[in-house]
Amino acid sequence: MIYADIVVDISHEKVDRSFQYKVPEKMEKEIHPGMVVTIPFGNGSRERKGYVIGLSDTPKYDLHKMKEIHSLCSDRETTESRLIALAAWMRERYGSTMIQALKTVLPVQEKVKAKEKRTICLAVPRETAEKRAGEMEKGRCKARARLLRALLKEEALDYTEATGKLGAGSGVLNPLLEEGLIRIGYQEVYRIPEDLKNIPEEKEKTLTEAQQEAAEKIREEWENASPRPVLLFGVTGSGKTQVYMNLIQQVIDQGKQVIVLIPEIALTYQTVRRFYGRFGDKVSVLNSRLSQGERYDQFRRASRGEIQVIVGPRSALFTPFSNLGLIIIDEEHEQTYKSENTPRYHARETAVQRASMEGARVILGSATPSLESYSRAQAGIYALVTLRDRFGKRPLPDVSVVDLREELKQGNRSVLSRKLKDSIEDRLKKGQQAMLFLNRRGYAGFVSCRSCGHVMKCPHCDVALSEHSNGMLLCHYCGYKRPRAESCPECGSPYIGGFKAGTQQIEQVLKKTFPGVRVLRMDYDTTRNKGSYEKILSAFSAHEADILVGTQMIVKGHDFPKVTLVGVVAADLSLNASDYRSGERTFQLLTQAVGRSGRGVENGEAVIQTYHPDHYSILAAASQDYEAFYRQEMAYRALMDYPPSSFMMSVHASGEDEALLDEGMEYIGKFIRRVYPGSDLHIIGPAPASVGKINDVYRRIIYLKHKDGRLLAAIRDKIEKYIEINTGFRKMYIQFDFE
DNA sequence: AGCACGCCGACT
DNA sequence: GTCGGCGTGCTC
Repeated sequence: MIYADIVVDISHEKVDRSFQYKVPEKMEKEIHPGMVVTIPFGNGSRERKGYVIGLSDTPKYDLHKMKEIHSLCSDRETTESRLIALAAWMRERYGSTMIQALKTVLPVQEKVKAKEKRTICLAVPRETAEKRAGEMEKGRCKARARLLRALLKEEALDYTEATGKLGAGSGVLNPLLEEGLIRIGYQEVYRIPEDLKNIPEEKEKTLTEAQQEAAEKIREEWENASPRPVLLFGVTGSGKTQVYMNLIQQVIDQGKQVIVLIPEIALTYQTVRRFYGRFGDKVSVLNSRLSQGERYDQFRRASRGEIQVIVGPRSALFTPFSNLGLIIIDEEHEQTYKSENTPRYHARETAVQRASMEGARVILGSATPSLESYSRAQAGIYALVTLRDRFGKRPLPDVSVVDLREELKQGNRSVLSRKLKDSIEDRLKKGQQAMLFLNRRGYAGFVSCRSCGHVMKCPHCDVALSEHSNGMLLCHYCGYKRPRAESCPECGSPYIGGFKAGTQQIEQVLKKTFPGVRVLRMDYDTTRNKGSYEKILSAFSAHEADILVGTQMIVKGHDFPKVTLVGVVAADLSLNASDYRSGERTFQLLTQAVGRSGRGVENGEAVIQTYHPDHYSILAAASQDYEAFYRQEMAYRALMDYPPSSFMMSVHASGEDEALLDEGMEYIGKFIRRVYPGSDLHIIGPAPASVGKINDVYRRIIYLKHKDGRLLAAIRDKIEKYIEINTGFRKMYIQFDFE
């Protein structure tokens, strides 16, 4: 007789532990840790799902009370028990229930439904259909006849298209089906684009001397008994990917597998193509458009050993490879590596953990490393490998910083400074391309009164409403809508309007300033449709436009050799965001943006417009000096006890009763002081969260800062117990997050 | 989470 | 007397 330790699929602290069940004899051979099972649970022995986290042959509970497993849900795939250990670590580190951690780590296969497309086709010879259509046209069955005619022309019609365009509802289809004139076919649709199959094989490129040297240094680190994670610090355009490819090849040659994490936004066709081209069917690429089932399919292929390399976003970290050799995190500084769902894990940190548990290596790559990683490299916890030169020793672009306050003083109220305008004009004359980068989406930002400064806000969410081109003011959180104000509700002044800094508005200014200029715009609105992202980039690449205007997404990936000018319209937009990372983010964005310029034969130029020309983030980005930025930013973090200088944990609380919420947070604040009176613990708040109210749910936040992360985790555990005991906290939702 | 047990108020 | 409120406690 064997017994299984099972975590029940209920996300609640009270049942957040394992329960032991008897394993029926017929399941003994099949059962495996990581499997999903159904079990009777609770007083009524209701059927529930659960995860097997371990097996043993000794009962630790009264055998008479122990129940039996009902059934096994997953197939006999062996999902690694090591991943369960990783989930246990995540639960501890990020504070979640075991079941939530398990669910992020072990994707359950849902009923894998191959994506199907319904089609309508003729079920009878053409002549018969022709004849019946003619008869129907004479009668009252116009719609049926129309459908038949369409079928005679097209052979097979898409179901949704037919019901939509031809108005062929069930009233039309059913009689035809009954008569046996048509039939409905099912066609499987594959998500992987056809053209991926015919990608020409990319031959192994020889590395440049610098790349070779970097790869060699990484190999040296790997020679050590316990290799450290490697931070590969390579300036934009230094060819980090080539180094990755080289090392991936080495690892798979040793019969091990590789996980490559890439920010979702950089998972473009070009990236995918590069990996397919190099590693062929050994590689699988995940993206977030893949459904649960499709992702599961890829994971299953991985655990079967059908693929050796997986490329994907954050969640690809949990690919169940049996002999993991290497995890690469490209653009490791990206915010997208931090999960927004519980457990709020950071992929970088979790990757290092998984690697150490499974004896794999880690490479973190970036042109603008996160302060966390760089400080670790400085401390010798990570090995630092640097790629200093751009590929082919291309010089970095000339950068000028334009003071927008000065522009205003000179009477220039346009979004284009004179310098930027002149530079664009020059590129147009020379037949070169330019990119204008704006850290904002939509037509315009907030609406404010020029006389009294009143900002139009959402009555439910406490955020500024944004003006859309149809004249409506919209809340991006709850969707609240109202018509634009004709006059200020506060002071009655008619001078109320949008802060014009949207991509659309810049596009219009460009067209007005440079008649005949060809502008492409890329932002959230223009890339919503599938494939439009690639379409815009390839159009620009083919020089079908002179200027590309866009948000963050234009600064990632893609080489445009003809781009010799990059303009940052308003660097302040990211600089003034209200969190301690805004300086770092601004530096990263500007560095990436500037690095887009001059990647071809011609030397590049960049123009940064700002109201804060003296800010170190902007100056350091302008001179492409990471070290200078790092020193200043670290000094600031140390002064303010922000990470990575200290650890920071936030306590988020939300609830509908504002007074109760405030009272509860007040109590939590006092409770923290009571359990840890030391003055080395900084408590900030309670205060309203950056968005104080969403959908009439109020949000409050307390920040805790301390040099020791374990102390914060201990405080978290104590708070969890405290709120569990005190019934007054039942009407609010409390979450913890490590910054 | 869900369900049973249990101890107090307005109903046939 | 009883039906039903939800406070408390347990789940292999």
